[in-house]
Formats: sequence, structure tokens, C-alpha cells
Amino acid sequence: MNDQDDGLEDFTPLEGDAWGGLLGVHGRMMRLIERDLAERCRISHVEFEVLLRLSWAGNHRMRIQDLAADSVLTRSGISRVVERLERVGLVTRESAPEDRRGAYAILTDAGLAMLRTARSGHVALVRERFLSRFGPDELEQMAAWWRRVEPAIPTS
Amino acid sequence: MNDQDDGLEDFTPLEGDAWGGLLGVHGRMMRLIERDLAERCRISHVEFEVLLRLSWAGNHRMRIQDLAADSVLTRSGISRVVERLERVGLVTRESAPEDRRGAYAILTDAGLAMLRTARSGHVALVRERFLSRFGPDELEQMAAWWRRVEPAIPTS
DNA sequence: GCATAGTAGGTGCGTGCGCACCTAGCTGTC
DNA sequence: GACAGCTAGGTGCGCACGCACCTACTATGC
Repeated sequence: MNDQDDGLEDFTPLEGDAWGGLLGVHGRMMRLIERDLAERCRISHVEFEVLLRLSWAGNHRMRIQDLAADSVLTRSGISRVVERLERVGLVTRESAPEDRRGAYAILTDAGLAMLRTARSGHVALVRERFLSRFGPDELEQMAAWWRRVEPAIPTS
Repeated sequence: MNDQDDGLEDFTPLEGDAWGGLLGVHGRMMRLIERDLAERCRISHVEFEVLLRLSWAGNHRMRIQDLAADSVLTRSGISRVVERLERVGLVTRESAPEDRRGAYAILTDAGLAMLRTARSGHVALVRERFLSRFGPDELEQMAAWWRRVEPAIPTS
């Protein structure tokens, strides 16, 4: 039912399918993921991501600013996420000795335990709905595309 | 700095690159897009999307429920988006004669004009940062992937 | 030393949205 | 017709987040 050219630049059908499809797949997946994590673990996806990245870090600790970089949230957002996680005992905060302005978020044992259960179900979900639809060669190509595009998009 | 296997299922590196890359690219692009639309047109991306889909519809009008389906927002979210757009004169509302529970959102002339300026810059941005990084064959493959995956992800 | 600029983290405020619920109206069964 | 059950849209409430700003601290220039 397109109104045909109403005067100015629009996406071509191919562009629309490629870009719009990415938006659609992301939106649907996020709905599934948020519901799943909320029901099983009472945490949000960003909270899960913070726990995950802490688990990757040496000694399970990261500076707030490092958590904020390469996150979908701003520093203020991360600050509040860490506050929420601290309130339920999944992380603790500790001020940085080498720079007294700074603070570390540190994964607790309870946080690590929670992450493990959250992660196994999460991985299963993303595999079932998304990753399993692609062969290894296709996943490799997809990853290569993101590596190609991502550095061209400014972080801030 | 991975903590190596801490006991339960995790993404493989390949899976992590494919899925994490999608999240990263989407997040960065959305930041750019929101800032651009806000600065140039004082509208958000969801508001833009509603205007766009109205412009595609016959007579530039759609039922609220049809706007909500296949949107990233719920019905209540769409209801508020339409309310905001109505308040600034970009759409009007009209109750549906064939089902008196229902309502149409209708694009106004001002809304169409706004959409045109918003869209041209938006298309340019998405092309510059994303679409132009791919060849036509790659865009076709990407679109095919989304077509393959999307129906397997429940809408609600 | 002192002054200025820059940075890390936190916070008041405004806003956007989901959830649960409400009302009005449609539909189906009897 | 009467009544139950469903659906479309809107709304009160709570919450998460960005923006702008604040405080505490560090870094740089003199």
C-alpha cells in the first residue's frame, strides 16, 4: 500500500528489508529476553549484561566508567544499575584506592550464582530463537559484518 | 580476560561475536538516530516510525492496533505516541465508524511535511553509517536472513 | 605552591513506557 | 432479548533512564 514516491528520498525496498529487518529482529528478541530474565531471575537485560561483564573481568571487578563504555547506557544509567544490583546483594561497591574519585563494582558470590542460572537459560533462548537458525559459516559472516560496521559508528 | 569456564553454558566466541555484534551495532545506531531526529526535528525514533507507517497506509490513516502490531511498543505506548503527535499537530485522531471502540490515527499535512524532512536526513544517516558498508548482494543476503529468522520469533 | 581545567561518580528533574486495570462496545450462546 | 466473554483504546502508577548539574578529586600550567 505504498504511497509511491511522495517527493523525497526514501529507503529502497532492499535497504528497507535489510535495515528494517534488523530493527524487527532486535525488537522481537529483546522482548523475549526481557520477559525471560524478568520471570526467571527478576533482573533486566542491562543488569544481566553488567553481571556478565563483571564475570569476565579480572577479580570480577570493574570501574564504573569501564562498564559504561561500550554499554547501551550512559554513566548515569550504569550508576543506577549498579545501585540496584548492590541493593539486592549481587554486587558491592568499593572506592578505588588509586583514584579516589573512582569506584569499582565487584561481583559477589550471590551475583555469580545468579549470573550462572540467568546465563544458561539466556543462552538457550538466544540459541533457540536466533543462533540456531544459522550455520557456522553464516555466523562467521555475520560476525565479520559487525566487525566491519561497528568501528564506523561513533560510540557517543 | 575471560574467567574461562565458570561452570555453566556460555556463548561460544563465534556466537558471542554474531549476537553481541548485532546488539552493539543496533545500540550505536540507535544513539545516533535518536540524537539526529531530536536535533533536526524534535521527534523520537518511535514517533518517526509512526509517521512513516502512516505515510505508507492508504489515505494516510491506520487503526491504533495496527500501529501497535509489529511495533517495538505496546498498545499503551502507541496510544501515548499518537497523543504526543496529536498535541503538536502532526496527526489527528478520529473514531472508527465501523467499530465504535476503535480509533484511527491520521497523518496531517504538517505531519507529512515533517516526515519528509525527517526522512531524508534519516535515510542519509543510516546509509552513511550502515547500508553503504554493504554491497547489494550482501544487503540481499542480510534481508534474507531476517526473513528467515523473524517469523520464528513470537511477536508478543 | 596556587589556579584552572578536566574527570569519576552520583543526583534532581522530566519524560517515556510497561503493567494492570478501566470503560465502551462487539460477539456468541442460549 | 439477556448475559458472559472478548477486544480496542486509554490511564494511574511505578520505574528506568537521559540530561544537566553537583561534588570530590586529579592533572596541568605558571
